[in-house]
Amino acid sequence: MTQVHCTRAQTAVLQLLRQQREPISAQALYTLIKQQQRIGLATVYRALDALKRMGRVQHRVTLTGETLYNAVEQDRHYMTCLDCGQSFPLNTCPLKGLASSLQHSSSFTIYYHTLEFFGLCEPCSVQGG
Amino acid sequence: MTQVHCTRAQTAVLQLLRQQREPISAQALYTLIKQQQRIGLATVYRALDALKRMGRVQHRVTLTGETLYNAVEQDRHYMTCLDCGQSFPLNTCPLKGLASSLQHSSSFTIYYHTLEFFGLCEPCSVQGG
DNA sequence: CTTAGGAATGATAATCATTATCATAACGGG
DNA sequence: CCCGTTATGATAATGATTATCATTCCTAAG
Repeated sequence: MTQVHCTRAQTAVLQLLRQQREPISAQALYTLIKQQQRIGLATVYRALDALKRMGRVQHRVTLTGETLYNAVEQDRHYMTCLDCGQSFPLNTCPLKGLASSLQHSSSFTIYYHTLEFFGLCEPCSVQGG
Repeated sequence: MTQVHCTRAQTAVLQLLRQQREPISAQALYTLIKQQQRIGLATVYRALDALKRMGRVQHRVTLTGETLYNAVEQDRHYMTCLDCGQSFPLNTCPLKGLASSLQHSSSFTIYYHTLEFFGLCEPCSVQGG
């Protein structure tokens, strides 16, 4: 039940994720991996889910409802405009350091977190969103 | 185009959201409102989207893919177990105060944010997730 | 080396929350 | 009161994700 080693699919997924500069969707990942090896879309989803549970991959859901994944090493967060839908990356995580103190205050083991700001980007704000 | 006053549906949605202690899904909201007035599911979604764009309502997406909404007055955040899927509310927002400083450092107008920690709750952690 | 049991995989059908569509109803100004 | 616009309800369509199931791959025992 509990998995010790990564499966072939998980290895491929994790390796590709680490090469990405930005979070990527399961479908896009599927397209990329297919260029290298035979793989099914369901397997990509399964691998992502497993890696997520291991704490190696983190996820966030966009306004359009697709889930994006990235390796935990790249802890990325965004500001997303509710009008145009664009996401702008933060250059640093405002929670740096805070998560560890939270860790101590509860029995919960934290693997990763998602943080996203929503509002209006300047152009949309000017137009009058 | 830009909306000044709330529509009937938006008013009903916002009022009900303010009565909830926890974030609620669009469908559940729909069920609640239907008890009071004739309304369509699509209208609920439209109202939620509009309120979100106005910064009056905030949202988060659960692990199962449904979107939960709450009034911005109740700024709620959670720790979610990747194994059993349960969410545990934080009693305070670790970002309190930080968001405003971020506000100043960019031209982005922040309405709200989502913050969620993922990992393992104690029971799942013990079993060996 | 061969084989049996369990896990992983691929293809595809099914699910389900959300959106798009479209005809109708409500609204606001002239 | 009438016209153009916006909101609404009902329902069909969409699309990402999940379930299903037969097959393939591994691993470890014999």
